[in-house]
Amino acid sequence: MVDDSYNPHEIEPRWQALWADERAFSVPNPSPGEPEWDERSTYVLEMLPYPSGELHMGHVKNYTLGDVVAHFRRRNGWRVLRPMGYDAFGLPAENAAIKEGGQPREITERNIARIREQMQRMGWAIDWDREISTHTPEYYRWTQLLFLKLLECGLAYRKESLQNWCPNDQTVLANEQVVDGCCERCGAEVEKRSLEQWFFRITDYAEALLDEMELLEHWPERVLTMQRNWIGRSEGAELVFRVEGTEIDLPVFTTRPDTLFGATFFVLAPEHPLVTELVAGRPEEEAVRAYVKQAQTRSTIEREEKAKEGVFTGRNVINPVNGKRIQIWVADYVLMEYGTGAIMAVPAHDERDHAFALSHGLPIVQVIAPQQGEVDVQSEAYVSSSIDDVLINSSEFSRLPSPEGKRSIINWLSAVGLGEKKVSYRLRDWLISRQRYWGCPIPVVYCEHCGVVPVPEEELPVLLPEVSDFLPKGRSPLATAEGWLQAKCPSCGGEARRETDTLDTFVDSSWYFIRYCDPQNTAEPWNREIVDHWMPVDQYIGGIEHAILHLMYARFFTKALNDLGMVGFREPFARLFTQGMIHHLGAKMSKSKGNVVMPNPYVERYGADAVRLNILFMGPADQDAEWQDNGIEGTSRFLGRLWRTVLDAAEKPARKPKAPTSLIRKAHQTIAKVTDDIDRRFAFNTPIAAVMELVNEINRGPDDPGVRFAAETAVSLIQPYAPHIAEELWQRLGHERLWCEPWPAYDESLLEQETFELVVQVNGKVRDRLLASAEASKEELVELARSSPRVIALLEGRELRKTIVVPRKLVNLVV
RNA sequence: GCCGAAGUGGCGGAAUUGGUAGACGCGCUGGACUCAAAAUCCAGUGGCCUUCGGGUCGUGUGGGUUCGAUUCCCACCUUCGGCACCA
Repeated sequence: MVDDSYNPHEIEPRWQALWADERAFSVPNPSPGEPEWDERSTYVLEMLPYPSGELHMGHVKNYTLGDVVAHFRRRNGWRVLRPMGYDAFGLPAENAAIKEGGQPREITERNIARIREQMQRMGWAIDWDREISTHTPEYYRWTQLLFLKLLECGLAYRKESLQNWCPNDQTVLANEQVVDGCCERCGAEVEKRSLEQWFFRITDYAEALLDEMELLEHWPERVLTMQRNWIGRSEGAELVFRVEGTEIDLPVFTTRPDTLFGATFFVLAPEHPLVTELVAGRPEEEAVRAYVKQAQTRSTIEREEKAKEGVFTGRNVINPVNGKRIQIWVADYVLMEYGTGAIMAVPAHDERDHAFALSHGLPIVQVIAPQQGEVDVQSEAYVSSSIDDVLINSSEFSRLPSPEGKRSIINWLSAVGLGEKKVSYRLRDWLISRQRYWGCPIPVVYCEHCGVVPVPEEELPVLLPEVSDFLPKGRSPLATAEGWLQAKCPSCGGEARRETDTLDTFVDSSWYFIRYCDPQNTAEPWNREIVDHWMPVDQYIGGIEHAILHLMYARFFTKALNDLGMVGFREPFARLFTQGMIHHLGAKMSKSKGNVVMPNPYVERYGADAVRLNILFMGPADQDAEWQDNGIEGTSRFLGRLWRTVLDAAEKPARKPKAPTSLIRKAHQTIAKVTDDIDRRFAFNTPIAAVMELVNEINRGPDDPGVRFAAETAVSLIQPYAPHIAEELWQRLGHERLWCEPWPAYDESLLEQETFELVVQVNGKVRDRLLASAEASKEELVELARSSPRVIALLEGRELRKTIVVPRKLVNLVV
């Protein structure tokens, strides 16, 4: 007898080869005007991987989720765009080149080849004809072009400012890449350095990034909340304080203009440009300079941990509302990056100002009082801004409720030209320069005569030259590429130097989803008609760790491109699903902890279908989950059971019984459950359980005439999860090509069994369970319940007060 | 400190609209098959009590609403995530 047991190692490569041969999942773009444009089409996308060379379980979860959605939609009659590519620039390859030698490009391309092979071994239904990689000149040529477009409209600019510097990676970092004062990538404590760098003016889009969240109906609320927090919009006012005895005006931002009468001192950030001028030639000059110098050497973490320090400048400002003079201090609890780098300090109503006032003996004046009760602002700041609070000690504004006080004071100040309403954001412009090699060259040159000159579009791409030394030295390794460095100024033809910094890799991934729509276009980054057809992405799937960084940058890019007329939509991702992370040994998987789980050994042992099934069976996909080795034993065992059950059923006659059997009803219920879970609920673990139940049911009643239909249903429903075994079994059931087969439909009338277990409660407690007909009327159910001997015993001698009947479920008798 | 999510058997989890708590899977126990093992199949599996009929407790804790609460309301505890010297 031939061994016909389930052997994934035989069937999986066979089907994968067939899919590749037939380009089963390729979806070409129709030519404009073709009728196919009218067909239902959808774009399912997962975040593209960084090609580290080895697929890990996080990727498996991500792409299997996308696979289930894509298969499901295709079988429901949609043309599904489902591409794949590589976010191939970035530090790991460069660091590997430093450590082990070789070129980052070679290392990256070797890794891409490996990860591609592993992805294909997982059997994901991807349109491989659209594959892209961000490190290729064919791609980054257009990244450069987009940079030039943003430069042209003023959204890209250079400025000198205080920046986050990672001493380990020897490069600047965007604000978003600093976590708890440390480098998000390597964990080194971030320093502040003043440097001239390239930025994208994302702050211009702060309002749009908030307002247009309306277009993101299907985004998880927590992602939106994180982005809202990050953007940090606050409403308030900008007020102007005049430095006493000068013409110098110092604006401040405050969210509490109603506390203006309580401003008892004034504070400048150490980096504030006017500090030097204010103290020049004064007795305090030396002390202030010393303090500023000391503050600069402190890391963000140190600044936050220590007690509030500062120095008096010897200068005063005039409070615009009452003409009072108050002292100007310099203290590093005021940040240059936020607001105007200067504050009016109201110690009675701000904790930080309060702490500072206490340690430096500055006055504390209460100007806000709760409607009821007393507060002692000398011992503790009263920071509440309840709408019931009223202003006190505020001249003609006293007694006004707080919100009205805010309005009145702003109105008064704007009437005299000393203040106005203002909205401030926590969001900073996106720092995009990196002093590293393995990234997209920034296409500008520096000319002695003409300054910063963009490289003309027709000269793109500015190719990344090969260099031999990648060791970070605080400037880009590109500065050592002598021949490459020199260029002609496109404007005057004179000597020019190329920009040696490269772009943050988040720039590369801020538009890749558009390029997928038209990946081979060599004339332009994309054809707008094609892009507008596919975009926005209907379902985007990726890790929650990108809630702010990638997702906000991509949103910004899309809005900017829309304003430039290059795309016809405002948001890139209509729906977003964020998967939870896979943990192992109680912690996030990470190389440094050595707890990264790779799918490969499991694929070799159990096959890709078992791995795919297991990763989604572990629990709700949006939650974190712990990888456990014995789980896959279970799913693999299930596939073996499915295999035997279906092969047995394949022996049974193919004709369908006339009357619906219990197994046929069960099959219809399972179709309804799986369809609803995938489509509406976005639940991916419970459909697997439902199919398992169906298979168990088949094994319990192998003589039911509906067995073959039930088996076919099980195979068809499990196909998005385990496509190889499903194809194989489908074929053995006498069909072909399940992946093109329509998704099974269910018959509404078969969703209920003919009989059900009636739960009989007395006073809300379950006392009996009886078999009842699904058609029984309420009265019949009550009668049935009351006929139960156990119920009769309980009701004896008691008065029935109330009867509750839930059709097809229960009867509750209240006595 | 502020905002958000979550707490259910030995474990991962299910219960979708307030209606049988623990589906499905793992693990464990017993049995079948086998010379034996693996694989597979069958049965059992929340705690306590039990005269083996059943009783009783049970979804983080304490209250409340309801005939009935894992589900709704209030307070609290714990864990995780985000933000945090942002004026």
